[in-house]
Amino acid sequence: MNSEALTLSPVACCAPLTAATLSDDEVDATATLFRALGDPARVKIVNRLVTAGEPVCACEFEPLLGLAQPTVSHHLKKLADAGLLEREQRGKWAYFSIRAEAAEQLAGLVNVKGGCC
Amino acid sequence: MNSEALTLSPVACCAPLTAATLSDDEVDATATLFRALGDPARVKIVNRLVTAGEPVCACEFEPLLGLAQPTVSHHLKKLADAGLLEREQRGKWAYFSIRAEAAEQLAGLVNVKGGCC
DNA sequence: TTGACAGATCGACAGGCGTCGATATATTGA
DNA sequence: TCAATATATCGACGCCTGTCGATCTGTCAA
Repeated sequence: MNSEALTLSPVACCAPLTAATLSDDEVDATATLFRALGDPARVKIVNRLVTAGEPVCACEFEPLLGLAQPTVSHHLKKLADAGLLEREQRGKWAYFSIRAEAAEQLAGLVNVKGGCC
Repeated sequence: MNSEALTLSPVACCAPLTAATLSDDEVDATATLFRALGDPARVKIVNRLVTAGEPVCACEFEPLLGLAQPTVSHHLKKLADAGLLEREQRGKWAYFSIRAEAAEQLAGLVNVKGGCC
């Protein structure tokens, strides 16, 4: 089940930091997911997508981040590969949005206290 | 306030991904915090500390992680610098624990849905 | 004071990653 | 079909980081 989940995305198979036992695969997936969010440009992208609440055109991030187009594409791919983003083609434009499932799992991931939900 | 908070720790001044506006300092602090958790060894350390619920001797991580002593020390420092860990000296041993404040802020950080707490 | 041990720091090395210009691919409109 | 535009991919460069052996620092016991 784990090896199969790994072929999907890190966010789909990472386990909460509070888990009694963590397999090596779960540890790696969790670290990969955090690393995907460990860059200022990608934090800005996620923040923009979350506050937008709807798909955002990729062309919007180039001026927002102040980065060249290939770099923006690189960051979007990193987030998409981690399973955090959904890509949607509209004509010649690419629209990105936060995957609902990813947002939920991310919240559960760091719920260290356990007294929340 | 932000510049002052930055001298403390990333976890003390990072803002939720849902924030309407993020300053550059907040973005950097948030990314730094995620990057601190973006390594398998450090995920294991945090998981061990969370499940332990009490300070854990540094000497315990060397066999747990299968890494050399300087490398373990390096990872512990990374987490401590991010404001996630507390260090306590007991004789010649160093004990580490999760900072309670850090655990709370971490949970709020990724609460993308907003319908939880 | 001295020896032993835990842990931090230093220096070096290799690999990963962010960045960009150049180029390739795909879609639209004329 | 062809030109224009949006995005992805490629190749290269420099920096950051994980890793370790060697060494330094601090603490305890004898």
